[in-house]
Amino acid sequence: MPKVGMEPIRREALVKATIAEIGAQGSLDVTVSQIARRAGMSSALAHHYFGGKEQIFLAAMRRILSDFGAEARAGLLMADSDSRAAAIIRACFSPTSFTRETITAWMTFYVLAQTNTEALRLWRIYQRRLRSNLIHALRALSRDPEGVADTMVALIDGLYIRAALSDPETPERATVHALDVLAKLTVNKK
Amino acid sequence: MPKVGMEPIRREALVKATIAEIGAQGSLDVTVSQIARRAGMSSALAHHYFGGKEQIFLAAMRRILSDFGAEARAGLLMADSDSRAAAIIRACFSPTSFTRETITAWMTFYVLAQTNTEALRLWRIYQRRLRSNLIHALRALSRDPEGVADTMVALIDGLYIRAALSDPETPERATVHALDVLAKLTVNKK
DNA sequence: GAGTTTATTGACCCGTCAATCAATAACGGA
DNA sequence: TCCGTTATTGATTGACGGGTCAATAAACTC
Repeated sequence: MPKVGMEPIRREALVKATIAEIGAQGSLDVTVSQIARRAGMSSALAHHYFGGKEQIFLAAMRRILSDFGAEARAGLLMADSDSRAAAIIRACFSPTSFTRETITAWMTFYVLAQTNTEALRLWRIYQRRLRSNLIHALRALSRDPEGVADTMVALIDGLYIRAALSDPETPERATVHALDVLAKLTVNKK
Repeated sequence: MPKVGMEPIRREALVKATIAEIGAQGSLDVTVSQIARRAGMSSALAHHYFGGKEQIFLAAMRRILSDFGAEARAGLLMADSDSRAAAIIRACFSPTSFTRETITAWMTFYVLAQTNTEALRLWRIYQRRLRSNLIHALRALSRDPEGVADTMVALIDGLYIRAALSDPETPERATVHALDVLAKLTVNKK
């Protein structure tokens, strides 16, 4: 079996399996064995390529963050200067970023970031970038871009939590409305 | 040593110790032994009174929720009809509810609620009550009380997360500003 | 004071899981 | 074809933590 050049394939499979398993199980109590099994390999191999459980998690987190970054950049490309903020927000709730799996993974990462300094670092970088992008996009629209941006990022986090815990039947109402508010926030203060 | 009537004292001590330990350690990876040690007893005794780890957690969660409920009710007592919404929000961020420990505990409970149905039930009850209180308080102030209330509860959750993860040096700015926004949301639509 | 109930603990069992290791097997070059 | 590298796993280890239990002792009852 052993073909050469497996490393990137295995790493990719493990990262995907991690996110999927977290989503399927709904907690960060996923074992390396579960992840490895879902990725079609033994747990020993997972350790071989990543070194340890935390590093598998961090790789998955980086993946989620970079996926989101790509999504946001793509959205910004086709947005005129007045709709840049809306484009960023739309990226946060796009079908690719706003998945059950991704949301659950975010939750676990919030928790991980409370103890793991590397996870915390990543989260802060992401937050800073999101914030500064929003501020930039809001300069022309708002008198207080910083303040509005701060509120927006907080509201986005809150909507993610709601999505994770509200039952799937009625997830839309609050989110949709809040997005409405977000949109109005961009113009609100002229 | 064994005096009679220890049960309520022990339970109380364990609930307090649970919240404190979660706060101190910053995750839900607290062992029953740690909690028990902090509460000044053996882990066997903790099991004796609560039956299991999850039930200790749930008891702590109920405590946090009921403390908040008391705080909110107290605030509502001395509020005229126009400041009821503001009073509720103030309760969410009052020094007694908005503690490092409490915030961390909230985070762990969010996660617990993804797997434990009882925890989820409690969270939903709390959310429903908070929401309906806000709607009631907003009827006179807003044209769309439901929508505004939904946004508020989401924003509150988001601010809790930020507080848990932002470094303690600069926690205020975003929170303070968002509270400002919350206040304005109450009047915004007249 | 005998017997029951409550309080309390140290020691122990058992399951789980991250991490390691030795062993096997294919591939690539020399 | 031999050797080093890469791939891969089953078995094992070692730690940890939840939960149980038997044993001790004080307090309460009659």
